[in-house]
This record gives sequence, structure tokens and C-alpha cells, in this order.
Amino acid sequence: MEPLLVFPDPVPPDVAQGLDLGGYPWKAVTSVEAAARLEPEDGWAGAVVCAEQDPEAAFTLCRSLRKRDIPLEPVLLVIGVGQVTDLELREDLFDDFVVTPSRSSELDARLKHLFFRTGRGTRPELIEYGPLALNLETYQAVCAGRPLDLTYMEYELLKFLSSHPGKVFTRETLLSRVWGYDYYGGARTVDVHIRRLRAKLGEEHANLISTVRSVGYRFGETRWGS
Amino acid sequence: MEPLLVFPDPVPPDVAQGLDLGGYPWKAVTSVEAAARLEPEDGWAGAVVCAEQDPEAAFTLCRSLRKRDIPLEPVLLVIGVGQVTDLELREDLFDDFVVTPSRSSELDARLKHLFFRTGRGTRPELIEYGPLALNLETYQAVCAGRPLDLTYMEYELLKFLSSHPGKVFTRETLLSRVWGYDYYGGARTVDVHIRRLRAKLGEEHANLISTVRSVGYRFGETRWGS
DNA sequence: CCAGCCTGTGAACGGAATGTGAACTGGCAC
DNA sequence: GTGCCAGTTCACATTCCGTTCACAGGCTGG
Repeated sequence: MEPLLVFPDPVPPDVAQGLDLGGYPWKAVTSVEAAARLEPEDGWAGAVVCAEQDPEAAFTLCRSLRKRDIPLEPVLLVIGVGQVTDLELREDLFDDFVVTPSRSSELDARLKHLFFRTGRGTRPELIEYGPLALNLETYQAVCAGRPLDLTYMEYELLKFLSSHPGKVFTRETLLSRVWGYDYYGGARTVDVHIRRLRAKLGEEHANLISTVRSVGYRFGETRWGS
Repeated sequence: MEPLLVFPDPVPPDVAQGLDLGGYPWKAVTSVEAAARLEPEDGWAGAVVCAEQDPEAAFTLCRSLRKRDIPLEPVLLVIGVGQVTDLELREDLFDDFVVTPSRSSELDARLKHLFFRTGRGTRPELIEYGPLALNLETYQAVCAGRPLDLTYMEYELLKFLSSHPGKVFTRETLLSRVWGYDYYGGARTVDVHIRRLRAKLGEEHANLISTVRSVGYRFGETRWGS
């Protein structure tokens, strides 16, 4: 995800905390010029503008963001309790606002809602481990930037293993947790799926899944070195 | 000004006070049926739905408001502080929300902002993805400049899929979200509609809808959060 | 070094999931 | 009633993939 533009710098502590808790990448800027200078190659994901300290500068920034060829969206305004009645609502300066002090979860909820409304993706639910990433919404997997074409069972197996990195599972456990508690079939089925997974991960990353002899399989590294 | 639809009846005192202070005409309703019965000739100006007392009923009402031929908007949701994290933000049920207890001025400000935004038609009336474009106002679809002659269900299905690009939906989910929560029928119905959609999209663009074996269908490609 | 077990590997089978054409149903206009 | 159209269901064809098997190779304990 591209970072959010946040004004001003330094960012009010509660706003910074809310953004961090929500897991959003962000960069603080002090001015319109700084915003242009620090803009990522793929653009900002959106903006969070705090108007408490310097309302004039904040609204100026909002206007400049809207005036771009491709207006920056979404823009979330952060204001103090005393500023609600002063809001210039007739002008299209922002998409939503939040009144501080507020719970950090409200900031997160408003950002999520904004991203949903503006069609920018809600942050996908991901499982990431090293070079591997699984997108749980789109049923797609990527290893070292290369998309993996996994079948359903391969995907489910990898999802289960990678969501418990370092932990060893017996074949029986995998069968009951991935295939279903009432599954009845040979344990070698697991072996074959593991093999195909390793093949699709590629020679370089096949070792993401390691064999624990006489026990089962493990995804990722042990937490104790090795 | 037409009155606002307010749920439930009786309306929480602070909400009623906020509406009165803002000078909004409004009518309280207890149910979807009551909302239909009390609807003014020129329709509601918008809706304020309080979800504190009975969240289930509130969300059901939101859904029914959205499902109308001309969806009722704007819809402002009123929730308690504890409900922020439970918000179903992935679903298009409301346009904005306010967390109580709050200053009555915030309610007023959000309503003003909503009317401003919806008045200027910020709400997307167009869905575009690659060569595909859906005009939600005229019920027309265009693919690569060529108009598509879609039936109602085909259009609704394509609209739902294309408004969540990349995401995989099971047949059951599609049946409940596109056909209706209470729909009871075979899942193969989805297959047939998908097939006709692909046929109408043309050989070249049939791959806009991809099959995820053992799961369901997906529109478009994955966004990896860039 | 050997015996015994465990795991990797390739191929093949069978069945589940999906694609596809066509028939059926109900509503609507004439 | 008749004909048409959209939506649903059905039957059959096809593709795909999960499972199993046989065998080869490797690890471990004695």
C-alpha cells in the first residue's frame, strides 16, 4: 500500500498512534511543497490533514490537493471539538472528518470506510512470510513477486502452514485441520501435496517447507535459530 | 425540505435533540414496513439510523433502503462507542456514521456534509474497470466501447462483481448478495449467468471473470495493495 | 554395512467441479 | 389464448485435480 500523506509535521501523537495501530504506512509533511517533494512514485494513497494547530495552512493544503490534475482522494480532516461549527462544509475540501479527541478505532474505521467508498481497495487480508504472500480475499499467492498458480487444496494447505510458521504438524493433524476432521484417507496424500507445493515455490524457496523426519512438516524457520 | 427517516421509534433523545436543533424535519419509524407506509409523496430526504439498541434491525433497515429501485441516500448511521470495531465496512450499507455520545453539532455537521456531497453527486454513478463501464443511472453497460445488451440479473451480477474487483465470491455468497438474502435455489444458476455474461462480454474479454475452482468466481485481477 | 523404516517422485485412475446446450416455467404484452 | 422473454433447472460433456500406488532413494540405529 502506498503511504498516506499526513499533515502537519510533527503529527499529533494520537493521530500517529491511530495510524500505526491501523497498520497504515504514512509520511508527515509540513507544507504543500514538501508534499510534492515527498510524493511516492505511485502517488499517495490518501491524506490525513489535522487542522487543530494551524487551520489556515491545513485548508490551504486541502485546496491544493483538490486542485491537482488528479485530485488526491480520499482526504480525511482531523479537527478539534471547538472547530465543528466552523467547518466550511459548502466547499469541497475533504471527504470525511473526525473530531478529536476520539478513539483511535474511529480514525481507523473512517479510513476503511473512505477507502471502500472511493473504490480504493480496502486493505486486503494478507498472510506474509518472507518472500511469500497469500491474499485471502482473492485466493492468490505470490512468492518473491511471482504469482503462484495453486490449486484449491494446495492453497489451503499453504495457508494453514504459513499461518503457523515454525510449528510442526503431523500428517494426521494436517489431514484433520486442512482436509477436515472427518477426512479418511491415506497420509501419503499430504506428502504429494507438499511435494507439489515445493515444486511451485521453486527450487529457491522450496525450503520454506521443511520435513521433520518421523513427525511431519514445518513452514518457515524455527524460532530458536536452527 | 422533505423529512428525514429516523430509526427507531422512539428516537434516542440526543439524536432527536440534534435533529431539532439543526432544524431538520423528521419522522421516526419502527420497521421497514412502517418506513414504506409513512414515506412522503416526494420520498425521504435521507435517513438517520441508530444502531445502538437493536443493531440487527438497524442493519436490516439499511439493506432494505439500499435495495430500493432508487436507493435512499444519504444514510447516516448512529452507533455507540463500543460498536466502532464491529462496523461492517466492506458492505455498502451507509454513507457516514457518527459515534455517540457526541456533540449535537457533529450530527448537524455530518448531515450538512452528506447533503453537500450527495447533492453534487460524488457518489459513484459509474463503475469502470479496464474496458468495462457500467452506468448505474441508465442501467447500461459498455465493454470496449461496444454496448452490452444485458438482462436485469446479468446486469446486477456484473455490477456486484465489478464493484469488488479481485475478490472471490462463492456461489452461495453471490446468490445471497445479488439474488437476495432469502433466495432459495440451485447454485448452478450462478454458473449459467456467468456463462452468459462471458458470452456477451465477447471472447476477448470473457476472461474478465475468472473461475476459482472449488471456490467460486472472481472479476478482474488482484490488486496487491500495489 | 545392513535392515528397516521413512520420504520423494512420477504416473495413472477416478471422481468432483465446471462448461454448455436445451428444455421448462412463469410473467407479460398483445 | 398465443408468443416472447428472462430466469431457472436439467442432462450431458469436458476439464481438472485429489488420491492412490509403486518404486527409488535416503536416513537411522545397531
